[in-house]
Amino acid sequence: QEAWDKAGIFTAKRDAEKPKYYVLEMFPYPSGRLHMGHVRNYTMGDVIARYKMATGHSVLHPMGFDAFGMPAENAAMASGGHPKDWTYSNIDAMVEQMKPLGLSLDWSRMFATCDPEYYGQQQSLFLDMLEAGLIDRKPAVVNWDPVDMTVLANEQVIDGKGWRSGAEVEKRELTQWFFKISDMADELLEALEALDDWPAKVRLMQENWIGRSRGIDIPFQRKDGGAPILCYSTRPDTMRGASFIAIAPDHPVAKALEAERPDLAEFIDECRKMDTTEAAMEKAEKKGVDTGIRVTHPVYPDRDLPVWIGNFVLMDYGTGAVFGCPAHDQRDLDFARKYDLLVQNAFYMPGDETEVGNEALVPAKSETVSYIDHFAGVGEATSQEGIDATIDWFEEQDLGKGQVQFRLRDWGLSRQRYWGCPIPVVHCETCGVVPEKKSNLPIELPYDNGNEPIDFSIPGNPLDRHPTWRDVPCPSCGIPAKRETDTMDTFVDSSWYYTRFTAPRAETPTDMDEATYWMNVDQYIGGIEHAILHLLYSRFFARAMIKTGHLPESAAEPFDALFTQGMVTHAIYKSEEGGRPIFHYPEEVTLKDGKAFVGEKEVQIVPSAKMSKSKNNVVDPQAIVGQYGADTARWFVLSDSPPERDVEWTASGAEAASKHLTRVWNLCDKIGEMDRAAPGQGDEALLLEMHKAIRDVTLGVESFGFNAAIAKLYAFTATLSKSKASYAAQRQAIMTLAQLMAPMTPHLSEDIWAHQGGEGLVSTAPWPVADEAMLVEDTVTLPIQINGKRRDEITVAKDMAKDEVEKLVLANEAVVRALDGGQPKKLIVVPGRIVNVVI
RNA sequence: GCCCAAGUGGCGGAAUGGUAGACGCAGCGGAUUCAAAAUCCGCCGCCUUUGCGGGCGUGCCGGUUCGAGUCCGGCCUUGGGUACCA
Repeated sequence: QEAWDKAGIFTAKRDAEKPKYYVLEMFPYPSGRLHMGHVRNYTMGDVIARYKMATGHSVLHPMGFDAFGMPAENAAMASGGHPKDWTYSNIDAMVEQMKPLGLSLDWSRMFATCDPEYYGQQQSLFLDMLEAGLIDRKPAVVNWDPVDMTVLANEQVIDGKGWRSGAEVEKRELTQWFFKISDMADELLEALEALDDWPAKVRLMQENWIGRSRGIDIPFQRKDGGAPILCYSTRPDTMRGASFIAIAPDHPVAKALEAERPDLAEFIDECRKMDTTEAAMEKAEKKGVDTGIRVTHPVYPDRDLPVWIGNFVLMDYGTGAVFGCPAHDQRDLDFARKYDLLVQNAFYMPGDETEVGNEALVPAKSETVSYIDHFAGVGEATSQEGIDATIDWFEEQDLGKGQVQFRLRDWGLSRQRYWGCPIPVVHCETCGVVPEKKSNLPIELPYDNGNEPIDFSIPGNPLDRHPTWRDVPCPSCGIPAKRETDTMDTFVDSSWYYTRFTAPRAETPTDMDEATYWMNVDQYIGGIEHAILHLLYSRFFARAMIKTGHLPESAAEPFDALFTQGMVTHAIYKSEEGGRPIFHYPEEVTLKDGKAFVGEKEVQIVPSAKMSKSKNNVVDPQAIVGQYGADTARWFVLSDSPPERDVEWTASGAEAASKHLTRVWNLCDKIGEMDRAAPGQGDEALLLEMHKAIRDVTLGVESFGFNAAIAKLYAFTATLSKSKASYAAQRQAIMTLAQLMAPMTPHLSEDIWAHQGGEGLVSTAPWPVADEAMLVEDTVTLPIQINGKRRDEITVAKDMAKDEVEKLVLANEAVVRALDGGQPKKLIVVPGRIVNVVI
């Protein structure tokens, strides 16, 4: 990974003999702003740091070190130091290596988010958000992992999820801190629409994740006189078919029964032990227990419905209680069949009054159905019309209240772990939960455990068992109190770092002037795996920071443009030792007949997966850099595949890239030696091709289509090498070629530029602009299709009249042969594009 | 399970609804050479045909269209997310 970061991103190693040096790989971006060279990212968080160059242009730089929790923790643990020391020593080393080259940078704008100073500002921000009512504290069931994940990272324990096996994960109900992101659900949803430079798929994923739905809260009266049970439903039009109520295992009604009903208590306990991930919940068998409670059907008062506890009902969503309509919901139907509950249709498809069997009738909401009993005043209507009519009718009858619900839940930020930003509050016996004083920030993590180093192999949170760290006076009344031992989710760190980068040494979380000057991020690049959580949390944080006065209103959407890149993958080589998996580096492995060996021992080949330090399936681009230089490595990697796609790493082809760059250099030499005065031929044709290349490459680079842009550069190089044009035209062509190649091969480009006597540097020269007037051609080649299949082509004047084109087409040999004396049924001429003869 | 993508030659991949396979890799043939390296030129989806040509072809099935890799409906497979991996 380090090699990738250095070699691919900002180290340039022209020659193995020379010392390494760092080059900021910038080029004048076609749209006028400076932009860093692209590189594919395979880790979770290359930091995008912004800094101000002497030019005043805004620059994005994918930094090479991990900013977020785990990797930084790992690195710090491995080096034995505190994250702060680890981070700054790396930066200092980079700066040192730049000095001999006369390069300097304002590195103060870069830092790792795990340093105490950053955490101090994050704590300050937390307190402001707490005061602004953006934070909540409420009970929640969490996965309590007795083994600190930092230990697991070093043990390399792997299962499907990567880190949890071997640990006995318990469910515990704890009082947890939450960001009230659900209060902003509507705003976060609506603002998506304006994010034009975000991929449509990411916007759609966020839209579905927020999950706005319009439904209704319906109180069901209990026969025993207890408080009514409120159910939320998005399908009240199916009320006629309601046959039971299902409540969540943590629903107050269920909890109230727990003491007196051991059978219920047992079931509830079982539910608590269930895996609570969404995937597991949905796939798990749907189970329930009858509470014995009965409620009255609000529309048909003579019908009683049983109240069940269901393991599939979530307390977090809606009211934690639903009514089940088996006829029109497959899950409810399976449940009803299992426990022998009533199945009754609420509607039929028009003209087909078949009762539901074992397959629920769930037509699209746009389909017309026929409601039984003219329910809620509708007969034949679409389901959507039925839903709307039912909500209105229920409200009129005072049977329920229309509600908009969101799927989005509040963001639980508490973690019972050591590494992370401590939550700056104190628990006092008299005052309760008290915010820490800002003057006491940062609350730093303890470096040691009294006189001993912190031992992560003991289960539980080291902060909890630390002998002294927790003991503090209450910030309010001063009596001895206890510090909060939960730390913040590392997603908090990554939700606002881009704003902190605008003023990393400010004594407040941000500096308004700087934030106003720098925000927003012009182009954000990251993996698609961040499509929902990280990007949604960041959008929430930007809004929260506006509310607390840390960002200007204009920064509500922090990332103007987003590009989601693919991952570099590689096969994993795995063997076992004493039941524990061992992962081998690709360079340790020899491949023979499709089998992998380490030494004499055969090892398992696990199909390609995202490169990851814990699985050792990382490759070292330094080999290519060492052998061919950084330009070749960059050219090869960029030409290989489009950046949004995952790619299996392979070095084959690097040699060809190197040969091509050599050809370009030789071509430059050859042109330099040309007779300046000799007349040439085909100057105009060469310049036309040059302008086409400018147009195509610019388009490619601007749209992240680097591989297609490079294909055009190959073609233009071939054209130039065959050209017999004059020196002046060829010189212009090779200099333009150098400029167009500069994003991929900055060093070769500068060499060519200098060799041809170009002024200044390629990197400071303005990006070439295609001459549109020149690109307009007089003739056009039209493919001739017969019944949609290409059979021939004709070249005609660009503005030739349609009927003249028709005449030419009908006289065409292939068309005459196909017609065989007959007449075409239809003749379609799309001017300037294509001709299709329908026979 | 649900949400979002992706699927095109031996391989990486090109194609605003308009000539499918650009460009590159690998492979094959040739030039040059005593020979090789290097370099250069040509061929290169499958089937059929001496050739001209013809048929098929973008994961599968169906549809819209003069025309579909591209749009629509239904599947299959792979990947990402699924809220405590970050």
